[in-house]
Amino acid sequence: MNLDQILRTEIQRAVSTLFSQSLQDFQVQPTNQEFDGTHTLVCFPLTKISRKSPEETAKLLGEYLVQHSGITERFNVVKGFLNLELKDSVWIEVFQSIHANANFGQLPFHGREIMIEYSSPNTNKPLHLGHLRNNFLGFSVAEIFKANGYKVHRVQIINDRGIHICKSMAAWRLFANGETPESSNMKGDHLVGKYYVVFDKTYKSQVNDLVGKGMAEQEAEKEAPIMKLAVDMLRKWEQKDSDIVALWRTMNSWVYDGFNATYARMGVEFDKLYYESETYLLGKEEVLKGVEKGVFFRKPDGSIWVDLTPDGLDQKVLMRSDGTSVYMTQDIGTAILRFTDFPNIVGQVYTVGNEQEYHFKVLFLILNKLGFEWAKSCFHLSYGMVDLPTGKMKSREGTVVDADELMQEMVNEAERQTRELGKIEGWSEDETRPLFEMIGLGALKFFLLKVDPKKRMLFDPNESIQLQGFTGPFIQYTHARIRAILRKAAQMKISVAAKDLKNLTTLEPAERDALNVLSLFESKVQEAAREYSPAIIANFAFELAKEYNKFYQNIPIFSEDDQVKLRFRVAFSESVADAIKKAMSLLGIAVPDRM
RNA sequence: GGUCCGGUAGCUCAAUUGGAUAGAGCAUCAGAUUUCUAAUCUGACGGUUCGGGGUUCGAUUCCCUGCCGGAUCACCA
Repeated sequence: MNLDQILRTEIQRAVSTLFSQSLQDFQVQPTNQEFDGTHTLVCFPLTKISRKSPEETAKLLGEYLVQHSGITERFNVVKGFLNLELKDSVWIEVFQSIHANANFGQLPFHGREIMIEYSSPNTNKPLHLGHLRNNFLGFSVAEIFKANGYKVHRVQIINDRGIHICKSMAAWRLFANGETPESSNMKGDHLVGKYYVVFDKTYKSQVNDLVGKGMAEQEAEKEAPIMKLAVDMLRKWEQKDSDIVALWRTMNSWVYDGFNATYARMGVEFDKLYYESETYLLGKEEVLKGVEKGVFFRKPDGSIWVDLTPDGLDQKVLMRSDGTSVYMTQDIGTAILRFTDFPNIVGQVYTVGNEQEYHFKVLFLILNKLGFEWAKSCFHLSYGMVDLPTGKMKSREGTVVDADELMQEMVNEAERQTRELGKIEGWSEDETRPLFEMIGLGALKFFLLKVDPKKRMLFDPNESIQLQGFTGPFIQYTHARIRAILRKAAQMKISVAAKDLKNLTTLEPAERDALNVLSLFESKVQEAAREYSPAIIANFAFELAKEYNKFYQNIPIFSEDDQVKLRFRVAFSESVADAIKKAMSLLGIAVPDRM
């Protein structure tokens, strides 16, 4: 049953009876903690219809609802706010429908498909903190769309070619003496990343030398031998030089091995991979077609441009005068390729940092101009940078928070704190390892997802390993405690069927409060998809855990004499545990049965 | 300089898209464990919502203006 819907219908009926006018848009909001009730009707906008003061309007509606609606127990009016207390019987009915619904929180499949892109790293260095936010966000949004009844295609485009990987290749050739991941016992992505840093250091010192010898800085940057080597490698790669291509393949394969290990630990997956080396030439045809259609224009030097000044933007180059393509050209081609690969998708979500907002604005505009209907449903899931207390991360200088290291630290911290609490005595290694992973990764994911994606956020290592308060482990702990109750109930042979709940007539305030939060789950799942925001789910999960903990603290379960109440509380705990588990899985976070 | 984000408690973040006396967590202080897991719960302290105007029953939210921080405006990706 949909409580909101029923309540809205009742309110509309009350308004049309009392004021003989129909009411379309009106606001029902949660009641503030300090007042009695759970639902509040804001009556100020209704005064036009009622032709009475807000207070009087609220009072009349309240009286009507109590007498006629059958769902309202009491009401109170504060200024123009009508606070409604619903009957316990209504809450019990709400709970019954939740408890009976194994798919609570999962909306039915409606046939629409959507593509969600995330991660999309360069292959010259390991993943870092920014990638963690990106991956967790993208993966979570994909889960949220699934829960909203979509079929989701998770993809990434791997930026496997270009000057960046050639830099690592150049430095490796010069300095590595044939070092491999096996020979150095180093993860492949870290090994390649190491030579990217070596490149940068070498490059800088070579530029300095040249400048010291009197060369202009700009010229020195072009003339530095190691840079010339990298550029030469890129040129040869484009000519399919077999030696360079072989090196490129080898080094990329090291990186993929490393990435796969990182993704596995992160718990993210992809349904299809795109490689830039296979797509970077796409889009040229579309651009040429666009010229014919008159959407784009050619400048005298042969370069092709789009004029976006009518849209308040600038002119943008789409093909260089030498006929080669740019980033935008590739993205046009790739977008079209994806809609060809997956003809049923209704849109694409690009999980990419907010520094590319302009790029995507332009991309979507261009696709629109080219006449692609689906361009309207493309969305840039833009997220803010993750800052460190010490300042910015610089990957070229190697001053990044490495994803692998950070995950390991989180797991270590989880282990340290768990051992300190002494709750795992007698556990085997096979049991403790997964638990530490769950807690460590849960803390990290929750920390990165609880903040509104579009906001820039601060990553304070000391605070992030907190396991108390508004954290993943707090919620995991709540789940584990509930599972303990359910284990005990099973031992006592208490299993709850729907008919056991029929005789329940009243609820404790703490039960009502927690149930009220629980009942919001599905609307939060919808809201999270509408806003592309896992933060909404994170906040919901926290609220639910908090309300349950209050209930847990105040209301005994097994010492309750009334068997009807006892059974309800067990069933209720079961539903809360289930919702917590589902909500957390929407964030990509696993919850333990004991901790 | 143009454009786009952001500025809320000491710190990190919320605020149902215009609603009530702006809420949580952390930190600080004071309490709760013969009881289903204290990674918990209860309470206290903490605010000129960056400043100034405007719109209205009502503004953290919308408009104007100024200040601060960031991103972006490449024939880079």
